[in-house]
Amino acid sequence: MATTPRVGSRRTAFLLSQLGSLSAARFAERTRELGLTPSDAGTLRLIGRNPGMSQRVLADRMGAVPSRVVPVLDSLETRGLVERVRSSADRRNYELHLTAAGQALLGRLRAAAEKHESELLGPLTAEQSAELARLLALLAGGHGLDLDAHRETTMRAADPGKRTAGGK
Amino acid sequence: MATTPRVGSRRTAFLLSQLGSLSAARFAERTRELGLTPSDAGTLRLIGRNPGMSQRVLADRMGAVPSRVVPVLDSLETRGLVERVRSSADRRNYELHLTAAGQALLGRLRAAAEKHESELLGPLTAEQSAELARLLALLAGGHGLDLDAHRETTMRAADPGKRTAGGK
DNA sequence: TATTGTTATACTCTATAACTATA
DNA sequence: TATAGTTATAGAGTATAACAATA
Repeated sequence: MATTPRVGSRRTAFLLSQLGSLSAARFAERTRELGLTPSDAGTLRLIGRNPGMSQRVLADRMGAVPSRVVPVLDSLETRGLVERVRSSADRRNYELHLTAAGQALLGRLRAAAEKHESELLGPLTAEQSAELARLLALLAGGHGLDLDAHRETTMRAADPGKRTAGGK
Repeated sequence: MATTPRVGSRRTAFLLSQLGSLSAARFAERTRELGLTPSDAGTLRLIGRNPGMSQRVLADRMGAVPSRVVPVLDSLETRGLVERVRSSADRRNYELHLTAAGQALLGRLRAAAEKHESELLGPLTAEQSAELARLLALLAGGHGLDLDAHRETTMRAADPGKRTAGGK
C-alpha cells in the first residue's frame, strides 16, 4: 500500500499464474457440481477423444504415472461411466471406453466448459478475447505446450522439469 | 488425433490454466535454486514490503491460515533471513523483519523474478507482451483479483470459493 | 472473553517401488 | 527379459482444533 513499486515488468508472469489458478479453481467447481474431480473430468475427456486407449497411454497424456490412473478408473468404472475391456491383441492391455452414461456426462462436461469459458472471459469484449486467445496460443506454442489433446490441464498440468518443489 | 474438434471457443480458459501452471512451476524452479520454497519466497516478499507486520496479517495476505506460517517463519528465522521481534505495544504480536541477509536474498529473488518474466515472455514481441499484460490486467480486475500486494501468487493463489475438490 | 501465536493431529494428494500376469 | 496394470507404502502439503500467553 505505502510503496507501490514497479508495475511495468515482472507483473505479467504473476498475473498469468494467478489467473491460471483462478481458471482451474473455477472449472474444478463446475466439475464438482457434476460429481467429478478434475482428474475424473480429464480422464473422461481423453477417453472420449481416444476410445480404446490403454491406461499407459492415458497416463502419459495426463502427464501422470500409471499407478495414478488406477483409482480414478476404478471410481469411474464403479459409477458406470467407463469400461475396461481386455485387448484381444495384447491381453496385458485394457481398452478404455465410455459407456452411454459416460458419453452423456461428457456432453454435460463440455457444456460446463463452455459456460466456464464464457464466464471467465466475461470482462473482455469479443475482440479482446480473440486477441488474448491468439497471444496465449503463441505463448504456449513458444514453450512447447501441445495445444491439441496431450497434457490436459486437469491433472498436474505442464511440469516440464522433474519436480517443482523438493528442496527442503 | 483422429477427430480434431472445435478450436474456437472453450480453449482459452485451458490455455490460461496451462500457462499459469507453467509459469508457477518455472518460477518455483528459480526459487528452489535460491534455496527457497515458493512459500518462503512469498513470505520474504511480503515482509520486505511490509516490515513489522504480524504473523496474523502475513497469513491473511497469503490467503493462508495462521498455523501455516509458523513453520515457514521457523525455517526462515533459523537460516537468519527473518527476525521475530515481540511488539512492545501488544506483546501477543511479533513484528516481522528481514535481516540483512534476508534483504540481500530478496534482491536476488527479485532478479530471478525479472529473469523468469523475460524468459516466459520470450516468444512474444515487446508489443505483444504489453498487449498481453494489458488484457490480463483487465481480466484480473474484472474478477476482483487485487493487482497490488495481497494474495501473492505463491501460496495457494486465488481460491475464491471454499474448497476446490472435495466431492469424493 | 477475545486474540496471537503454537502444537498436535489428521486428511488429501501424489510418487516410488514391489508385485502379477502376460508377452 | 520387458511391459501393462495393480497394490502397498511413504512422503509432502495442508487444514482443523486444542492449547498457552496476553489483552
